[in-house]
Amino acid sequence: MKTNTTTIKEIAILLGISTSTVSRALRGLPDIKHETRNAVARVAEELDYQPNQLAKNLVKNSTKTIGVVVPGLNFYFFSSVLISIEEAALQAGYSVIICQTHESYLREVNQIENLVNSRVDGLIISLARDTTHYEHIEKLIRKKIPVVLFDRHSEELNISKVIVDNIKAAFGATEHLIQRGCKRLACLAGPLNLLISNERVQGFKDALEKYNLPFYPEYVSHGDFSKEHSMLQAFNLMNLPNPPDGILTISDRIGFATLHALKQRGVKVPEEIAMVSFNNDPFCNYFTPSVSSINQPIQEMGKEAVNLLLRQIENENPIPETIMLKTQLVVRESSMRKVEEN
Amino acid sequence: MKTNTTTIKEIAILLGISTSTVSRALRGLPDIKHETRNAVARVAEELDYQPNQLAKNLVKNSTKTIGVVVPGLNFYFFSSVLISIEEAALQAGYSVIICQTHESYLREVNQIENLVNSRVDGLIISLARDTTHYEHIEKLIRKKIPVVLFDRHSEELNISKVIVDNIKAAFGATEHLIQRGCKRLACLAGPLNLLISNERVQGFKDALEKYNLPFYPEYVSHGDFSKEHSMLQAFNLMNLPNPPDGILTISDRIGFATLHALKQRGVKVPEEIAMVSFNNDPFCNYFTPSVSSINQPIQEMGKEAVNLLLRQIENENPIPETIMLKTQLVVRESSMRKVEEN
DNA sequence: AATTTTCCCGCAAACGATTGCAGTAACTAT
DNA sequence: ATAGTTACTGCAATCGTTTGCGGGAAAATT
Repeated sequence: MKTNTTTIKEIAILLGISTSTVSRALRGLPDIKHETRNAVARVAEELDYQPNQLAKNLVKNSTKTIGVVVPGLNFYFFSSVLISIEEAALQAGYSVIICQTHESYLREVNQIENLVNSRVDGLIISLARDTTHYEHIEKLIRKKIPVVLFDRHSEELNISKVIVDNIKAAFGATEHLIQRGCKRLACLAGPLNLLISNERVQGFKDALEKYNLPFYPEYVSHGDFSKEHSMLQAFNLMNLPNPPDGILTISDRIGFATLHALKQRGVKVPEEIAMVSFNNDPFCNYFTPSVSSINQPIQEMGKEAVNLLLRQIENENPIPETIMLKTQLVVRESSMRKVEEN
Repeated sequence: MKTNTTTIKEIAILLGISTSTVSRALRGLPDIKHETRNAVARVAEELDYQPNQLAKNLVKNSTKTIGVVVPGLNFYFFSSVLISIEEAALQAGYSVIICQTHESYLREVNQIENLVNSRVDGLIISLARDTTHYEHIEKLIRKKIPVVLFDRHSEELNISKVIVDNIKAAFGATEHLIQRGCKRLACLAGPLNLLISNERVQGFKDALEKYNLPFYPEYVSHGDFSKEHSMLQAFNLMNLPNPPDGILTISDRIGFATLHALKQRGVKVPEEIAMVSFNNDPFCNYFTPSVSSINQPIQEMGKEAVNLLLRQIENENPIPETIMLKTQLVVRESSMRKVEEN
């Protein structure tokens, strides 16, 4: 199907001038007589001229576009960060291309390659669940393509990233559960190879240690974030001879499924089992009991990621920076046990 | 920042052959000696050659890319349709660029213009809430740029679209409420200028009429889908001298907020007020009571939208087609009143 | 009046690929 | 040996822009 688009050349011919003049006139460059400038503008308007971005990008060798690669869009956390990334990019005159990996390593590699071939000026990436080696990212570094990681990162990569202190956040949440009187604490985590999951588990352990509470390996289990698997994890906990009285879930998706499982079993939350989760999805408010959750500074994450990237795009040899943002525990009903007087 | 990318030319010079030969060799075209083909492949591998998509697209005048424009990503419905659109596009050898309008008309116009300038091969669009005139879409038609609308469409536009029978769906849901014994039915709708919202209200009215139930204008109110506004709508209903005993909400976002409001007031659902909603968000299962909702064939919508678009891209003068898909009421607790024996 | 400056504008190369056509060498057929 | 194929490869135009440089005409300066 042929789409009839008008080019700079047609305008030039129509006016009997050269393409360079038209180009300059349209972009408001100096050295163009007012009359010709107006004439060009008029004809361009008439023919509804729209510049061919492809050609423009080709000669400029820059697309004013940043590629964003995320595991998926249908999660509150990522879709929200995306909004703030887009916002910040737009303000800097960049547009964004959004790609999903669906947690697959292969797709991640493909999507990144596509973006690079399409000559995006830089990439903002949150790694897929299945990504365990990072050659494709290191290639970007070698090619000096600006990259920023957010949330799902890797310690192996010496690269700019914007993250939160997951250990500290999980520590705080666990501490809160302990202070609300929980003695037998469990943690429902994500995939074993996911750094942020492990960091959160680490924070969980640290808190137990600090408060001299025992750590039972069977109280920590790993899943894939899916509802089915998460509920299974929760049921397994309840089936233990001595079930926990407090649970930290490292993502709201796991948290919501867990709460659902607890309700199905008729477990009283927070009286019998208290719960804290991660991400502070707006749905936390909708549940009964409402769900205590750790808030990530989503707005800032997006903004900082864009800032870091732009600095790389503009500088010649930027050094990798890590920006660590603060989280905040939002206490709601799911963890508000009445503490007994001692 | 200069990114050192290798071009076809460098390979050519290195091997002492012409760029055309290199190009042909890399793409596996015939008429190339095995030795040279291998040599080219080897050097390309060595230098990690990646074709410049911009240049390619420029000469092909096709990007093998489709632009998708949606109101926002942070809603279940859109993010899910996106997944199936991407899936279908990928299978046909197309990649997708995702853009959000944030419900703003201006952004919609901008995003579409950008996509067109970037020479996407076609567009799949779901209109923004604030879009009330369609000159920007008609311009696409005039320029013969393939477009498909889904979900949020307009009757003014003679153009391919994939939608559901909203009137029928709302009719069915209302009928269900009536059959569960509801006598005073309310409907919480979206913005007044949103066609799908009005269609659903129409279906609601039709059902009332069929069953000879009175229609009170104060039982229908319009909002903007936000939690705050939706809860306000719900509270207003309950404050009426004679509150409804059944509510149809035309979106889960409104539905969830409504349920939340009802709970806050201590209203028993479904006993005192029954409720049916739209979209069948997975969260419907998480609520207590779980939320009855109308399921839209999300997978199919994405697939059909891509199909329609591809047909336009490939055909010369395709006639606009409207594909209307079937919905399905998923009955859960929020509408399952016990019907009294009569 | 001659020279310099200013103002406009066009030529042509470049960006990195693709492609129709022509051309050369080797090979086959007569 | 000559003509006709066949198998490769290169030239140059093209896609739609941008941009450095140079040049001509008008205006300003001396």
